[in-house]
Amino acid sequence: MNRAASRIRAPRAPSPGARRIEAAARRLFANRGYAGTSMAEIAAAARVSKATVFHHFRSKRTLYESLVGDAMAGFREQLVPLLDAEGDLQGSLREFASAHVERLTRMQGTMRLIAREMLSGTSASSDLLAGSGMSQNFSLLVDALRRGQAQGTVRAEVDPGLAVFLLLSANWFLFQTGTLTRRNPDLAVTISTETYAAELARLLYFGLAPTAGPGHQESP
Amino acid sequence: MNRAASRIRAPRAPSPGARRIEAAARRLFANRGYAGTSMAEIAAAARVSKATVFHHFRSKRTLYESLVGDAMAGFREQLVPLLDAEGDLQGSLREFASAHVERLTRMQGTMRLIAREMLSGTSASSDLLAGSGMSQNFSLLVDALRRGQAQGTVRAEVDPGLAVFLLLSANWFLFQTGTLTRRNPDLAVTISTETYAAELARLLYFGLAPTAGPGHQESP
DNA sequence: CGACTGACCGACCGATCGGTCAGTGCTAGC
DNA sequence: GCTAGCACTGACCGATCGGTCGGTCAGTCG
Repeated sequence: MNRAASRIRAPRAPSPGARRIEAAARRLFANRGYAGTSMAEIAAAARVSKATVFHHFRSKRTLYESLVGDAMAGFREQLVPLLDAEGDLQGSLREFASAHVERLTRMQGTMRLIAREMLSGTSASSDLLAGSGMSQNFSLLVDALRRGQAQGTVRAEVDPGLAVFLLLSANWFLFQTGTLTRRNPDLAVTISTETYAAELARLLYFGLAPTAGPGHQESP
Repeated sequence: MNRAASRIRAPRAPSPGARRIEAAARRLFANRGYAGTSMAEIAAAARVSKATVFHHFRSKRTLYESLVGDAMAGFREQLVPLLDAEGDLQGSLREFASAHVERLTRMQGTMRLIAREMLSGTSASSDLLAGSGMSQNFSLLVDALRRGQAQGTVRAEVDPGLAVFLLLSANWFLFQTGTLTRRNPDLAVTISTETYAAELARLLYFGLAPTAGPGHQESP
């Protein structure tokens, strides 16, 4: 039976060399874009001949779309919801932000592919993105906030969708700007992911308004 | 004297046809990227011959870098600070968000060029970006929040840099995701820029926490 | 007028692009 | 030992790429 297990009979065989090609192509496409990457470069990076790449993938477009498809599918993992708005909301926000940024960084190649697809802005890719389970996970996060509202841990006037949007956009922006942000002295908090997550959670939780208790001030 | 004025011997002449080339190139580079745009396409879009493009710009790289340089310079305009944290903070936040999104949309080509540069992530472009006056304008916004803290209109515990970062990232993300975001039923607020700006300002101002005197707030 | 200039163009160049093809070598089943 | 199948390759192809070249033309200045 172990023989049967080792004997791959599925119509789709992963293939050892093909994996190297995919990995190399993902890295190159992510860093230089579709048009900026040649099949010869991919072959060289995967240490095979160019013809071998065409043996495994019918065309450059096919290879690219296969990778983008995988990225879209993996996009769901990017924001697996560990947000629990019923207990300690601020702590949950902090943990989510920290885990999310960590995931974005780990899936860097995949995320860059997605970012590039967003920029090219074809309706096909946004359809794929919309149907890739991202909106489902997004909804799960929104639902968590709604439950928090029902339980009184989240202000009732808050738009839950916008709040999740705000949280995700901050992480995405941090991930995309990378070193640029961390170099700014006004943004020293972003140097460490942990302090960033903690401060972000605090800001989202308490807001900018002063004096949570002692009344509101009058205009001068 | 008008002769002297019209006869300005500046080293840089604007040139009428060259403007068309620049505009066409900016649009194409923004939508398809550097490698995805050919000089022949640019020439056709500008309704000149390919040789004419090379007459005005030494090389494709030169043309592109000229555009990116302009974009970097124009990047400062993108967040000209009309944030006034000393008066009505929530209203100022709303106005800033609204104006910022409007500006991002109007400078779409320029902003997409910048986004592409961020993705390619060369240190040269992030150096340019850092020195393009963006950090100065960013600092102006941060200073506004600091003054707000001094005057008591902004909570003292808030990290002003992070708050500005959060505001900008939300707008940038909205701008970049575009239709994708507005299609999500959980994000109906983002359909109209005005409601988006208002809700964003409210969320940033009051935060998610339930206790901050929820009774005295009414929607417009 | 002639000398000169800058905007503009058609034709062309070598290099590189995505893609094809006729094989080579290795392994597994007979 | 034979052969079918598969991963893999070098050599090659037409198309397109960025870039060059020689030259036309309208306008300007002395």
